Amino acid sequence: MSPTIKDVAKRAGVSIATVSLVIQNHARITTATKTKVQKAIKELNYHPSRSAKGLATKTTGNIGFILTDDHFLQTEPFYTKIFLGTELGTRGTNYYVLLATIARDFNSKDDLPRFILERSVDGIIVAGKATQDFIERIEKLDIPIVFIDYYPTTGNFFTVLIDNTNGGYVATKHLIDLGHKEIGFIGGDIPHPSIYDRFAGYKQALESNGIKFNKKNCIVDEDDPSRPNGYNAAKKILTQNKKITAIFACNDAMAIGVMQYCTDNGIKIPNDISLIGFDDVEADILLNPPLTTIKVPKFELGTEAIHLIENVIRDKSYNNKKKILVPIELIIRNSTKELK
Amino acid sequence: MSPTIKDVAKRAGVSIATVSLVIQNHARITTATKTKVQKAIKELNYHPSRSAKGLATKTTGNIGFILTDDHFLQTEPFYTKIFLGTELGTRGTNYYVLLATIARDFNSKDDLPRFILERSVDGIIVAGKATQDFIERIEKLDIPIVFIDYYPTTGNFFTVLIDNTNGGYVATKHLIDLGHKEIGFIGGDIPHPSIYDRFAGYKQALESNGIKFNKKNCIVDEDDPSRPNGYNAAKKILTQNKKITAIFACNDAMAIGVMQYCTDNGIKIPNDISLIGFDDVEADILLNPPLTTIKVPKFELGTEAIHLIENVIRDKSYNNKKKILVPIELIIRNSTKELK
DNA sequence: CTGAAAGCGCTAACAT
DNA sequence: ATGTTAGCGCTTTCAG
Repeated sequence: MSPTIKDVAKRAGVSIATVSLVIQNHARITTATKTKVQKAIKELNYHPSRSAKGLATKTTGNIGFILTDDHFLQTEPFYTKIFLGTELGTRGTNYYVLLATIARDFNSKDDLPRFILERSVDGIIVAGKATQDFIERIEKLDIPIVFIDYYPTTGNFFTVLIDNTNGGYVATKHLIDLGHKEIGFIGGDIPHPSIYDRFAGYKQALESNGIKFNKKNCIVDEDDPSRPNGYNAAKKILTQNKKITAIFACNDAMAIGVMQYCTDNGIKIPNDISLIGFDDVEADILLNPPLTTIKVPKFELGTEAIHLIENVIRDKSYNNKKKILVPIELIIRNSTKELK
Repeated sequence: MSPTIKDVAKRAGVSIATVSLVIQNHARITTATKTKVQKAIKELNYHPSRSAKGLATKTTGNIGFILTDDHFLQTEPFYTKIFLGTELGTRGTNYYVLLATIARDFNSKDDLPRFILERSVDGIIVAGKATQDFIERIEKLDIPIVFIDYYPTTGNFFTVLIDNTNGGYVATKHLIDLGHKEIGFIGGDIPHPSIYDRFAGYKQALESNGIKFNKKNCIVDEDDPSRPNGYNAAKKILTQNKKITAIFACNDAMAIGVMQYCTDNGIKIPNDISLIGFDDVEADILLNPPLTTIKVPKFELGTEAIHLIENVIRDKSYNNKKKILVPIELIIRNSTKELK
């Protein structure tokens, strides 16, 4: 058995209350007794039990991380990287993060993740899109919540977001700077705020550079920003407007699909078509050619979410920075090229 | 405040002990009182508190998953996939898994992960290589331990392992079946049991097919099975024996390095050299050409580890299957080709 | 500044 | 078959 607070109290010749106080670094403790107790702690190699502390303080030291099933399993490890980022974020804190998945179509018949029901988390991070039903259920739970890369359309939540609008702008601007004018946009799940904002950035860049927005250059009816949908979208867009010389795909998965379509059809990237993606997924660098893209710092999204939720847990009325915008970065590789 | 066991006891008109018993589905409870209590539970939407249960039973419902820093951060998401596999494995159980990383060179000055010190896990899974120092420290902890993809050289531990020897055999046999005779092997961190076994499989396949093992066809002095080391090894091996027509790289990371070396030097895969890797990493399919490899079911390694540790936690004297061998599978893509 | 003691919500003997 | 009760290891008033 590992030593308990009693053991160190006995050894230090004080009461357990005192021990508890020095552990919490409480003010009114003489340096003398403090050192005495700390000595005993060290000698016994004592570490307080989390369960006991938890029961006494109604606090668990855990943060729940919730992901929908499809995001958990998707090929590009986007959200799982964000999850790993939270691990990074907890270093130096006293938190651990518990991972749970919910159904993509979570509804009123579904149970909430067990860690919520059993009160084994002090806060919840929701990464990516979740159903309205789910959000409403956790909302009334009186537990801190932080969203990552998604925000419910109604309400004022704590969120950490990618700077998508700017990203869309920068991506498109890069293409424009290369001399392109007929620039296609390929999007999937366009109602998703992240995709929507990237599209908005695309339009802004066009507009502020004197290029007229052309609906025929946009494929936005794919339901999901996935590789196969990128493939389909490429087919559509390149058939419907032969003059396109560059494509901005709303994410790398779709960009990879575009690339596959191009190789299948003898279209050379970047000679015939310049292609830029979004996300900066691992695979990009292995592609042929390596994909120019907008890098989103996935780890950072996770660490920021942890910092934010820590603040909210510490101070229930925290109201400082409800929205955190994580900056993006243009990564130029070989899939984009000056228009000759 | 969420309801406690007292609330449901009161509502059901029984004692809290009774409530506790029906929750645990204890035998000697009349169906009558059982339904009565269950009704109250439902009406109150009661869920037992994990902390309280934990304190009373010295049990936490958590399993610790430990990874070295370098494995956590490496480009190929191999071990992190195994971690995700554990999440899959916990579905339907009452466990959550806590992720923690330790230093690659963990030594006596380092602290154990906090979840061990604070006793907030019921068992520990160690994925990948860890220092002897670390292993010795956790060994004397009297807590169930399961290793994944690594086993300490001394001692009889619970482990879930890839069938590496067979994998090495199958990979090499594939090359032999294609008509190759001068088959190179490229390895890194050869003392690692997994790599060592793959190498052993390579030798076995050669031997049982009447091909003499040739030390000159093997590069096994790289310290790490990484992309850059694969690149270097390719350079060495292809310089030192010009007759090589096929290469078995001990993992996909090294195979990718080999591929990069080949493209840099005008060597065509699979026309000049057939190449097979090991692991079946996401990127393989995007490579040019797509990489033939040995698939290791990473999720399954995780789920198996959870099942195993569950058994050990449930029955401290569990002794049934100490080693679980997860089968591999040959995935033929386009980087290997019949020798003309 | 420190100690005594109640209590957090549950489990598990032990009684009944 | 069910109830009583003593903990589990810690925090936190409240006294001293």
